[in-house]
Amino acid sequence: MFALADCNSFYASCERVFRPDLRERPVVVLSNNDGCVVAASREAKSIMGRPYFQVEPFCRQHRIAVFSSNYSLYGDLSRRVMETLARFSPRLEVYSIDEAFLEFPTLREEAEATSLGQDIAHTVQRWTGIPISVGLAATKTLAKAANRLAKRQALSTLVLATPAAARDALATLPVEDVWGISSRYQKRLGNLGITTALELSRLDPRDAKQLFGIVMERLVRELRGETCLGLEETPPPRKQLNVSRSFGQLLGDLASLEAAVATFASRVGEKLRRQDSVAAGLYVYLATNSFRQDDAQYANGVGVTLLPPTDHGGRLVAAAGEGLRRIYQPGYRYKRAGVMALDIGPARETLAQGSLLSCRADRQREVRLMRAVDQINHRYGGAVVFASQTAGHGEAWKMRQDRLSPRYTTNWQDLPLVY
DNA sequence: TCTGGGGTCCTAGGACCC
DNA sequence: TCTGGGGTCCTAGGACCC
Repeated sequence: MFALADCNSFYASCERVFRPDLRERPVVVLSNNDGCVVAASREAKSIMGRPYFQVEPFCRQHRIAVFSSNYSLYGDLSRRVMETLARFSPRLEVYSIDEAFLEFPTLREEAEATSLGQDIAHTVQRWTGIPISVGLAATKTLAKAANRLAKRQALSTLVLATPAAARDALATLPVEDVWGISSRYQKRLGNLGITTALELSRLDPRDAKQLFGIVMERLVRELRGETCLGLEETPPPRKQLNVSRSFGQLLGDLASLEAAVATFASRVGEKLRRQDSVAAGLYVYLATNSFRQDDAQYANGVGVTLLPPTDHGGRLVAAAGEGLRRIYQPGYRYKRAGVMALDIGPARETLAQGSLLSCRADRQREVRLMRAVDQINHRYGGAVVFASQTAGHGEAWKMRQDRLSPRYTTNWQDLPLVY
């Protein structure tokens, strides 16, 4: 069997861990820039995805506790949840910040699975303060479905141990709630008269392939209990890395944009180095605010080649700045920019090849420099930055985070006090 | 005034190779 | 009357996930 362990309203639950006074109050968490509602506790689910400024009166009226996104906190609590889950099976796939698959190769019995699921949920709640739901079934797709149904019924655990149990459960699951089915497929399936997960599972896999492609074929087979998707314990290195932000205010001057883009490029470098990769190209882009229909609109992007490929912050910052100056047009008010690393490859091989193009000793110095910078920043929290990150109005681009909670578990100043 | 950010996979078609 | 067969790489677009 596979289990899917999924945290309930994860970000909202994180905000409650050190705030017992919020246990009985609805909680929502906003996206970057305090833009949209991206997480909501059970009672507040109805405003998920809405722009905050539209639902602010509603939040006040219902005494909803509202938070900016606190990724330091969520990342650390996620790590604790995953470490706890890992004690239940060595076969663990961390699928996202708030969910993980576990494999139990010998588990088949319904009763045994149920008590295991309950044990997992109870232990995670007890050790981390985060409530979770566990779905158990023969395939990952069925485990996802079981989890979905557990959440719907406010259960900690739901097991689909037999084909009959799966059949009955899938009959109650709308097809768009199946993992891999979103609105486009929902519509096309609807035209075929398929509206429930059970009906989808009864589609002939060959027809599924013919009509929708191989992904849908696998999905149908998985719903029938045939394992097509295995556990991916060690995620492969990323092929693309992207850092982009909406700004806290509109920016018109090139220098302020340079500060933002330099910061994004530097962050791209950190991500590359963390996975031992180098990039052979960058894509730099920027855009005005498309929601403001009366403003003049402009959006553009440009690729920049990195030769030799690199993970060096300074070279990435310089290349990104070069790209930005190529696409920047004065006279617009910009809302958003980003830097993407492309053509990513392993650093080791590239280092060997690069010796033809650049002096090996230079590369060694670059590596040592960035290692030192990373260590200092890890310990002292962003103490060393590139000078261009402070250009123009420096941090003018920074996002709005008016309702940020303390970084309870990752910052000494924010440690909770117990009386 | 105020509307997020970061990924993956698959397919089809074109260019090119022997 | 009647076109060879088999392959790779790249890109753009479409779909999905959290």
